[in-house]
Amino acid sequence: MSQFNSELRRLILDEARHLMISQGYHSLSMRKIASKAGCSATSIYLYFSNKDDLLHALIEEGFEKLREILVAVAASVKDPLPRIEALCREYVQFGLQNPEYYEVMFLLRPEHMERYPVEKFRRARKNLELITNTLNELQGHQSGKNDNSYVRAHAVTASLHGAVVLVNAGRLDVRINKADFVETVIQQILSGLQQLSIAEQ
Amino acid sequence: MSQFNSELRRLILDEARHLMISQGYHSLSMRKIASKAGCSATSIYLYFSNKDDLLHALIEEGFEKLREILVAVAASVKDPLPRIEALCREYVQFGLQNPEYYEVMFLLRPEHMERYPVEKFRRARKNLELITNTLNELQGHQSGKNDNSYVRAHAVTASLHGAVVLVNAGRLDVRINKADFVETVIQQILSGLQQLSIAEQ
DNA sequence: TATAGTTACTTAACAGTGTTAACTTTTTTA
DNA sequence: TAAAAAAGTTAACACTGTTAAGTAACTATA
Repeated sequence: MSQFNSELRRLILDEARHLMISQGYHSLSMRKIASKAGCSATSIYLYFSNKDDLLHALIEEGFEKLREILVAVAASVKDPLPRIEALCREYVQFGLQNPEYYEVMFLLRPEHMERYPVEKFRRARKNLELITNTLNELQGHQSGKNDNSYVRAHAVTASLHGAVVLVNAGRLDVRINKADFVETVIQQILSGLQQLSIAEQ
Repeated sequence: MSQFNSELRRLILDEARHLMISQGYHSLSMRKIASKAGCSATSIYLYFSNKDDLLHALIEEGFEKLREILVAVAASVKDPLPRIEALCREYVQFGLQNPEYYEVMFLLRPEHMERYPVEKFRRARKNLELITNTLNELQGHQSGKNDNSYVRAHAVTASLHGAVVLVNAGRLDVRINKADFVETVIQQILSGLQQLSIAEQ
């Protein structure tokens, strides 16, 4: 295989991202990417072992992008509950503003994931830590019982994820305002957490 | 086109469902279905205008199946809050026990949906009414403000949907017990709603 | 009963997909 | 300058959804 850092490799990745964003993940093909990048379809295989490998590179990009946003927000809000609220809002916003990125990042099924090294998932998981840490702050970080804050963080992101997916898939009733819907989901999450933090005190 | 009720049509649908459940939606092809049904691939086009049309038939089946379950549960639990809890639990259970069905029902993207008549979506939406009605009971069904119970019902299903999707896509951290996770999501939803019902009284 | 017409179904083909093997061109090294 | 390595190509395979054209079988009419 060619050297990892190559001009063509970068070009292929750029064109793949561009095509994915503009035309959608489903109409992304090796030959289209190659055509845009000005090389033959098989040349892509010099830099990516297969199509999934190329997609995984885009997935990592997406998680990196999301992480940058969330880290910045987490740093800018001090109090735990408003911080969670801000994190939720930014998460959903990212999902709605980057639907194609989001789809590749989260909707890819296990059959596409088999060749995806488990180690790479860690980066994806790191985003959750921001929420987990804030949840720990919220419930007074008594060690020992903190295990379930990780589960709860997953539950929070699951709700956010569901909201993003339903809206992006166009499955939300047309009569419902998207912003209202997102707001309701976030408030529902927050009121659940608030009750938790009260109970813990 | 052939008459709507045909033996072969039913056979095609049966084999398509069986293949989808056993092999997964992604490896579902017209030729495979035809082979199982004992006809040529093009014969399918005598009964379904295209692959999407065939999938939509399965989608409707799925929503019918889910609806039957939810209606039965809604009828068996009287008090509104426990009823919502039961509905949530059954919804998630359906999603986890029928992952392939669930994927076809909810994860199909708009490009596959363009040819899907809007009228058919009503059946899908009817499932929400069960939750909407219970939410109205919960907040004392004063008319006028009831509009947002529909949005809230959507928010509830969004959370449930997110939980199902994350688990089915294998994106849940392996260290997290699936049952614990589902329980946490449901409790989070319920505590949010409970606070609501208290505030309304 | 023979013929025409309709219905049900098939084969061949098109344009597209991811991917591999074999071949050629370009670049680097000795 | 010749040999070795790297980079990129073309041709092909097996698959995909879908269409057009052709065939077989059943049905109704003369």
